[in-house]
Amino acid sequence: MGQQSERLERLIADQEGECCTADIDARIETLERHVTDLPPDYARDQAALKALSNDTRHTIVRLLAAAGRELCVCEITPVVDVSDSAVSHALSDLYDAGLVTRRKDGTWRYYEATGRATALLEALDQTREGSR
Amino acid sequence: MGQQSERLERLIADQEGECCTADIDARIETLERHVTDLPPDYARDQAALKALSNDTRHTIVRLLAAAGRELCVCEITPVVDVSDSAVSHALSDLYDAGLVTRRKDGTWRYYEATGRATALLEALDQTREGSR
DNA sequence: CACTTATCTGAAGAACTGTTCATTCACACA
DNA sequence: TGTGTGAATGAACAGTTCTTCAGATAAGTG
Repeated sequence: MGQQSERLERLIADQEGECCTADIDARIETLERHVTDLPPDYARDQAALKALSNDTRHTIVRLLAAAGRELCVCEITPVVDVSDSAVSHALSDLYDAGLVTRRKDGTWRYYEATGRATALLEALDQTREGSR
Repeated sequence: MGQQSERLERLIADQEGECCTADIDARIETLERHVTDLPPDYARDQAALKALSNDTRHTIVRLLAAAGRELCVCEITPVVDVSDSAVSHALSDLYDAGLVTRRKDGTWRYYEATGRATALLEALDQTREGSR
């Protein structure tokens, strides 16, 4: 934490009136604990969110979730308005991010949304303006 | 949908054996409906996800969620390892994305995680590898 | 009103992303 | 084993993003 906390000390003094340094230290410690308690697999969370934040990838995941079953690449390509190659790149990114599963069957490849993907979409759906 | 569907027609013929064009059209129509049924406020969803996919912003939101109360900017700055200015930009982005609320009190500014932010974090927490 | 403090804003440049084109891989089947 | 087809990969470039620096606001204080 270090040097940046001068302002914070002033805030706490401001809020709690004349208070002792013990109070200030306790507040700072609590904040620090929040940070050290951060989830372990942090980078992976962000990768999942980033994957879903792109239009092509987001559309693909929405499509897979709506279908509720695995889809062949050739079922996905026609509905997103980019090249085959871009779809392939997108699916690969989604797979790396843990948002889709992948299965081969001959020359066809099937992809399906994971629980993590549907959980994130549900979180969005349930907190869209007007809901909840 | 258009031209990209030749491959799809081959897939369907492949899966359903000798089948009539009616089957093919029905399958294509179902896929198209999934896309037209996509949520309305789509771009806003993606903005929220993108906002949370950055390390600085993600850490800030985790901190706010862990605190469970509004925090002053000066309580946030010390725990993320970037300049004051970057924190300010980050908070502004999060506000635009609907992930935090904002309140003035004199020269202090307070931010708090919204329901949408905590819902997304929960979705991540509940689907982290090992859970669920 | 001048001065300090907390936060915000805009510009700028390095770093990163997303798409396409060209090529390659993998499988099926004659 | 040669050919055709579905899908993946790599390079490249335009577009976007993230951070910092410098300066601007806005509120509190003397």
